[in-house]
Amino acid sequence: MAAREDLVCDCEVIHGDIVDAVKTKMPDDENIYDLSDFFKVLGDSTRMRIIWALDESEMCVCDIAVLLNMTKSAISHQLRALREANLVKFRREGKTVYYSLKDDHVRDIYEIGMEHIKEKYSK
Amino acid sequence: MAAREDLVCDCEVIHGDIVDAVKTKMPDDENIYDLSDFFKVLGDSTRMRIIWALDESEMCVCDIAVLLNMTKSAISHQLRALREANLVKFRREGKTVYYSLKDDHVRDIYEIGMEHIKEKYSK
DNA sequence: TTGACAGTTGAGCAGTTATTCAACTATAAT
DNA sequence: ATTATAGTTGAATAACTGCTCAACTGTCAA
Repeated sequence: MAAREDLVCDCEVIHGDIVDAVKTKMPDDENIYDLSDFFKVLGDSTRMRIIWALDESEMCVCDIAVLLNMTKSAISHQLRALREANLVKFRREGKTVYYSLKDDHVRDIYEIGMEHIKEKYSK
Repeated sequence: MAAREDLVCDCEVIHGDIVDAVKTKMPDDENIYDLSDFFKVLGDSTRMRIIWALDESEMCVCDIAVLLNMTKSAISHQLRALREANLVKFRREGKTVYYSLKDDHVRDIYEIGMEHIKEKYSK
């Protein structure tokens, strides 16, 4: 529990009952961090383009680099982020490494995202 | 069409047929940017905590500041981002401004996000 | 073994972003 | 009018992040 002096907040609570009620229902910080980290991975246009590409077809690093006109290194760095977020899987075949989407969650999520964006414009 | 010299990519295409096929199906850059910008808004733990809070109850800026132990200013800045992304709405009542979630897309999205994260840990 | 190519990695740089700070507006009460 | 409180805003700073560059690993072929 934070002591009065540790408080950063620069104002008094207005609706104490609501704040208390919400406080008991808030998820752990760890869950919040994990969730926002997950969305952070989707919040970059390069990674989003890679995801769209892999949704169409399994591809190797060079092919993705050519498709997006970027260096292998840049793509590899972003694929690493996607790997660590559990969004893509890969298999090696000789010198070539093929990447593909891990599951359908991504598809589901960007479909909802698209819906949201379209609605935004229609208003 | 980019001239050969403008190419940034540092490698030769390996599977030309796949690259060509995927290229025709890729969405416009604008769509990609909008979508990744949308997820970028969710990709911050402070904004995510605000969203969780507002999912429980409509709240004013001061209450959110107290709940998260942050300044009104910091909260207000983040609420602006959420407003611009069309994720929250607000109403004024005297001196107080009450914020709430705009629609169910957010709820849907973080439910899928949560599902993804849980699955990640169970493996 | 040597060379070539696919891919990865770490350090560094440049651009971005979250928070702070101070000044501001808006509404209400005295 | 004056004062107080809720909230907003812009500039500045500190931390973060995406790309580049150069060096590296892994696999294959001669």
